[in-house]
Amino acid sequence: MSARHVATKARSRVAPTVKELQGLLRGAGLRSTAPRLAVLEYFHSHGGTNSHAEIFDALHDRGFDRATIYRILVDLAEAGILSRTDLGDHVWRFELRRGARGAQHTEEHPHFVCVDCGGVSCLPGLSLKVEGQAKAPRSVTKNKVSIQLKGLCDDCS
Amino acid sequence: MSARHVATKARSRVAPTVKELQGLLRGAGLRSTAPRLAVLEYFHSHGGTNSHAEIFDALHDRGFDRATIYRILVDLAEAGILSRTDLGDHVWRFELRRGARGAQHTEEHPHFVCVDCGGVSCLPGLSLKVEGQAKAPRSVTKNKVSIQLKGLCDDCS
DNA sequence: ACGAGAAACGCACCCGAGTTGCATCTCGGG
DNA sequence: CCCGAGATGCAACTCGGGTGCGTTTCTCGT
Ligand SMILES: [Mn+2]
Ligand SMILES: [Mn+2]
Ligand SMILES: [Zn+2]
Ligand SMILES: [Zn+2]
Repeated sequence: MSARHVATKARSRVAPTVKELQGLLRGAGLRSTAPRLAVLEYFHSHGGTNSHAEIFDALHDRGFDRATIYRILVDLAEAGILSRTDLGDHVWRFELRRGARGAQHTEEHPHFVCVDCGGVSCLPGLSLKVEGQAKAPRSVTKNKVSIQLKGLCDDCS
Repeated sequence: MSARHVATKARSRVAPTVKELQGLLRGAGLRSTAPRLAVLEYFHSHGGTNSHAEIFDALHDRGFDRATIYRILVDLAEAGILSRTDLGDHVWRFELRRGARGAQHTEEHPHFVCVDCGGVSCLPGLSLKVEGQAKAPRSVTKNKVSIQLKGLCDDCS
């Protein structure tokens, strides 16, 4: 979108190096460990909005524990590296927040959940304008709320 | 809102009679049973957006089973008597949909969930206007979506 | 009024996601 | 290289949702 296209060294920018990921962790006051690097690596190479179960599945061959992955996701979210949202499907979903390639959208943005297939789509750039009367909580009128939409996706029309 | 104010027999309209509730059930093809009448009675006298746990607690002295209450809520939702929404708090919430006093809002409307205290407020009359570009699912641009907002309520400011 | 049969109930039990306590291990600063 | 804060692994628990099944009960047709 923005025209600023920095011609990087071409290849090394595609995925962050282990060193870079370690720096990301240490910068957040977190130790660099194997499962943490694996989780970060996954988010950077796959991107998107992932649940704890998805991450755990993708990494289960490495032998990491459920609880470990869980705590890592929470820690990374608390450190601001991941966002942690609960769309209406009873599942926490995590997403890369800032920095590093692989983060499709770095800003907060509304999400859309298909009530049929459960698919999640991100709606950056979509803004919703409040029209109704007052009576709503102040945080609503001040646009300090997160927005979730539910309906049928195009496929499940 | 609409000016049409039918002067009813004054007193009998405050809460629906058992006979009326039975009619509501039978009209939906459902048998009239004690737990069902109790659930309906609860919604009509309390109104609002209630979870399965809340209903079960409120009625537990009557000795009804968890599963019974659960299935009743689902059945009433499928019959269109209740709405069943999953706000982002891992809980199904039910609300009177149409008919009968006690139903504060009969239309679909956005809900607001406080991320701190978990309180839910209904935002009838609040409408949100889509501003962003396309790329969103068709159901979004056609306003065929349910909307949920999350943030801090005035109390938890 | 009554009996048959479908519908609903109660109980037991399973599930998945989230969450925690605790013993053991390991990263990394000194 | 050592030590201790911090992280991991394992087990166990909660909570809400959901289901299978035998028993009870409502409703409808006789
Ligand atoms: Mn997103
Ligand atoms: Mn409402
Ligand atoms: Zn879909
Ligand atoms: Zn609150």
